[in-house]
Parts: sequence; C-alpha cells; structure tokens
Amino acid sequence: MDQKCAIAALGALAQETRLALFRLLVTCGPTGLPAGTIGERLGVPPSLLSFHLAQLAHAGLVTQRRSSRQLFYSAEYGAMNALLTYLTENCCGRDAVCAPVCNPAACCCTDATGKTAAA
Amino acid sequence: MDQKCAIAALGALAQETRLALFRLLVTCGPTGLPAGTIGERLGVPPSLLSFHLAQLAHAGLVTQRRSSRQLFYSAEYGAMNALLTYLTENCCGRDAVCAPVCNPAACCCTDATGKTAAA
DNA sequence: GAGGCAGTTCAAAAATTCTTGAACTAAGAG
DNA sequence: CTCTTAGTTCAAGAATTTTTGAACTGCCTC
Repeated sequence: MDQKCAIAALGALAQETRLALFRLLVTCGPTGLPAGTIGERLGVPPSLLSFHLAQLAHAGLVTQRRSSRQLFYSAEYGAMNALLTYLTENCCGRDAVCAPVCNPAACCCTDATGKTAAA
Repeated sequence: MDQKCAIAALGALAQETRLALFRLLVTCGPTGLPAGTIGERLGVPPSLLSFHLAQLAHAGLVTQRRSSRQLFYSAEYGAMNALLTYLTENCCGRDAVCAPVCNPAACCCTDATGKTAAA
C-alpha cells in the first residue's frame, strides 16, 4: 500500500457513519450483510447508505455480492491489514522507536500524555 | 480510544500534506523539527502549515515545544499506537477472523482482491 | 409482462475542509 | 525601545464532502 491508497483508506474510515458501517461489517464475517439490514441497524437512509458503501468499496475496504434481490456487503480484511501494516511501518521510525501495536499504550486524543493535544 | 477519537485521528491523517507531515516527524524522533524546517522540506507556506499542524495536534498526534524563537513539533507515538490498537481491535472480529497485523497481507485499494473495489 | 421490492444513481443543496494573504504575537539582537 | 526573525491567527474564498429526494435498474412473483 502506498501513501495515496493509505489516504483513501484513512479517509474512508474517518467518517462516523462509515466507521460504524465498517465496524458492523467486520463483526459479520465474510458473509456480510444485505444493504437493507445495514441501513436499518444504523438508521441510515438508502441513498446515503449507498453513497457511503461506495466510498468504502472504492477504498477497497468492503466488497459487494448479489444474492437474488439483495446486495450483501462484507468487510475486506486484507485491506484493513494493509492499512495497519502501512501505519505500523510509518509510525515507528526505521529503528522501531515506538512500542509494537500489540502492546497498547493508548488513551484518548486530548489526554494521551496530558500535554499539548488541545492547546 | 473511543470511536470519536479514532475518527479525529483518522481524519487528521487522511490528508496528503498532513500524512507527509506526520511521516516526516515520525522519522525525527522525540526531538522533532521546528515549524520553519518542516515548511521548507514539504514546501508548505507558513499559515497553511500552522493550520495542518494544529489539526494534527488537535487529534493528539503531534506535540509542540518552544525553544527560544523556534517551535518544535514532534510525533506523539502513543497516540498512533492507540489508533493502531483501536483499528486492530475493531478490524478483527471478536474471534480474530483476520490475520494479525504483523502478518502483512496487503496490496492496494483497487486491486486488493481484483474484485469490487472500483466498481 | 405488470407489479413490487431491493438498492443505486443523479443532481441540487448544505456542510465541512482547505487555501490564501494580511495582520498579529513572541522572543532575541542591537 | 526598535528591528527582525519565527510562527500563529483570522477572515474570506475555493474546493470537497455529505445529505436529500426523486427517478432509475435488477430481479423475483404472479
């Protein structure tokens, strides 16, 4: 994954509805969910849902599959992994100056360290 | 990190200039770089640079420190790790249905699987 | 092949984000 | 105190993204 792709994937996930959408699909495995069901669960109107799903699909994060009258959408785990790999490689300096992902440091934006976040 | 914070961090990185900015800072370690130098290296005018640095800072991804007349910015590794942790936890279903990050699968957006990406 | 359900596409409006340039604050040098 | 360098803030405009509603396509049932 190159920078351009990473930006597409990051941008696709950087939106409330789409992140919720993707999270929902991730929990559904490779089978995925038909658009209608997704819309119901998330309370998103059809045309808007289509728009957001298209964005995710365009970034390669979801896949579409038709089953008679329904369109099933499912998470593309490989793309997410590619994104994580990209971020991991570009987050840690070449000398692994930051802890591995598997070692959660974390907290939240405005108080990750109590420092400058909000200032 | 909660969904709101994740969106802020994702959104902060989902922009060409800011991703380049962050990548540059990551390679510079905790010392960071003064704003002027960053602007020169990336060819970004001062006021725009300030704007983007503020976005990153607001998402907790960078920290500001003054050294006499210069303002040094440095990457906040903890925030990036928090984001990676969030994505990892929300990418893999509760049953770890996708491969670990450390096991790159990857390719790029439009041809991760040769399937629906661009359609 | 008429009717209807599932979902998409399209165009216009609303909201947000990015860019620019001018005016401003902070800190050191003379 | 005045000047200069370093960088920020602000307001306006440009560009992009999100939302809405109406019209459309694909597929099944009768």
